[in-house]
Amino acid sequence: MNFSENKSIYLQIMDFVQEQILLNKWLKEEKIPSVRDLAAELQVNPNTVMRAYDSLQQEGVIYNRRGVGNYVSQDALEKILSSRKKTFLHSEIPLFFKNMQLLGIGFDELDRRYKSFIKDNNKR
Amino acid sequence: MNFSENKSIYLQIMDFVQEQILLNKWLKEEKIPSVRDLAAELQVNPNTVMRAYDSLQQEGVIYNRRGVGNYVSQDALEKILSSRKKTFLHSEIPLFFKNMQLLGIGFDELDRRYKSFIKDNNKR
Amino acid sequence: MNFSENKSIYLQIMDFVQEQILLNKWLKEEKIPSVRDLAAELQVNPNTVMRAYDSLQQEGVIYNRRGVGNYVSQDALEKILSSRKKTFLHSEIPLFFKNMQLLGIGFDELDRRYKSFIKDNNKR
Amino acid sequence: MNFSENKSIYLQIMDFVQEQILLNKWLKEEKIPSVRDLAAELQVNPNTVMRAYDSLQQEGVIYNRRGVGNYVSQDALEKILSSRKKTFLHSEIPLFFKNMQLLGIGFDELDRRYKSFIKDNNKR
DNA sequence: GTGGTCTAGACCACC
DNA sequence: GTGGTCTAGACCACA
Repeated sequence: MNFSENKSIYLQIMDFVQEQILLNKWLKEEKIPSVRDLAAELQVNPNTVMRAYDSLQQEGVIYNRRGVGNYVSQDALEKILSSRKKTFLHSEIPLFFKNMQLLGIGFDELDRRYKSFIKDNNKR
Repeated sequence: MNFSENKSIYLQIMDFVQEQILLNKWLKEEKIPSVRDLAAELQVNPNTVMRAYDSLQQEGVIYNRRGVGNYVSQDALEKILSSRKKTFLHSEIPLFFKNMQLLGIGFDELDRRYKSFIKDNNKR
Repeated sequence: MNFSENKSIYLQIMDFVQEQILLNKWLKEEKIPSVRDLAAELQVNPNTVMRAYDSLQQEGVIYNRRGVGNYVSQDALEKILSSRKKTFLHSEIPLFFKNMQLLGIGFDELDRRYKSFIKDNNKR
Repeated sequence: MNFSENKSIYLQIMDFVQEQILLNKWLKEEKIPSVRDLAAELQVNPNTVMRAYDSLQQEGVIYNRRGVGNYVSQDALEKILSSRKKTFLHSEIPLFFKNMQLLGIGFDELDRRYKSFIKDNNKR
């Protein structure tokens, strides 16, 4: 995994975990990699993974069985989706539209780009 | 002005200045507020405004007449437009589409929201 | 049995065993459940029950007949009572009173709550 | 400050901060010691203080002015009181009464001890 | 084996 | 000066 430089690593690890869940790679009630394992895999200090897991626990996305490991919560998917949807609809979309206006990009162009985005996706 | 918590203040001030120019509120070769004035207006440490102005100077958006003040560059508008358009088209749009997919938001919904966004804008 | 999250499980199992004895559910010289049985009942790793039994043996509350099982000690009740009373009177009560003060809870309110606690208990 | 061994240091630091606020030693909207300063004073690693401040921020007891320092929230006192009161009334008191019963301690004895506790307090 | 805590020390962005 | 992040490495309690 390659980390972006603008965002702190532990936040990117949180995103990574959430994406595994969103993409159904890690299912609910399933054990997720141990702190040490994920740290080794991502070539990162265990503390950093720990911090990501910590925050995810507070959000209720994962939970801990003591001495055993971390598990995906029953309602992890809903929690992630609802919180992401909220910020997307109420913050990102309005900002996005505002930028379109500022930059003089019309909705027709967006339409064009969306179609080609979909086409590219299907090719893969 | 309300500052977002995620983004550093000086970057938000840069955005603010650029927007004034994009919206033709500050015209080329016009004097912009002094560091102190803007700091007072935004209730921010003057150093922070200073840093924003510094970065804008490096981008060639504004220039400084020593002992006189800061001015909007001749080609400020083009510079801002071209750089913003670049990141918008090549980074923000693809990420935006990816998020739409992850969150299960269709293009029709985007269409709806865009129309209502435009309507709201015209009311003001 | 529901385990609290703050306290380690083996300590809670120790409390559980001691309570059975205090409540005269498990009598002196009586055989107590095997490690495996209790582990199954509490849905816990046998090692964890083992550890609790170990500590209880060191406290002299239970003793082990090799190959046979664990038994409540002759003087288990007295031991538990005296040790618990000691920490209760000298640690818990002062802390409790200090918290009452900090939180602005008067002794009259405690009185009220005690009476309703007793009433609830008798109903059962 | 002497740290207890049973509880993790950062939790004890959180308690310490909350107590300063409860006792009106640190007032709302007032700056609290910097991470480094408190770490030096308590003879603890800055990271440990940081962790305590982090959690307090999430609880809304303190907030951060970027590059300036941490401040006591407007409603810090209410937040601390309400959360502590809640656990005290709903968890600690019932447990306390249960222990009284188990140990055969009557309410009259509690009364006696409370009176002497109050007297001791006034002497100081 | 698991997570949790702590230290020491470094570097960074920001105000 | 402030907080924030990260590493390396250690030790511990728990299952």
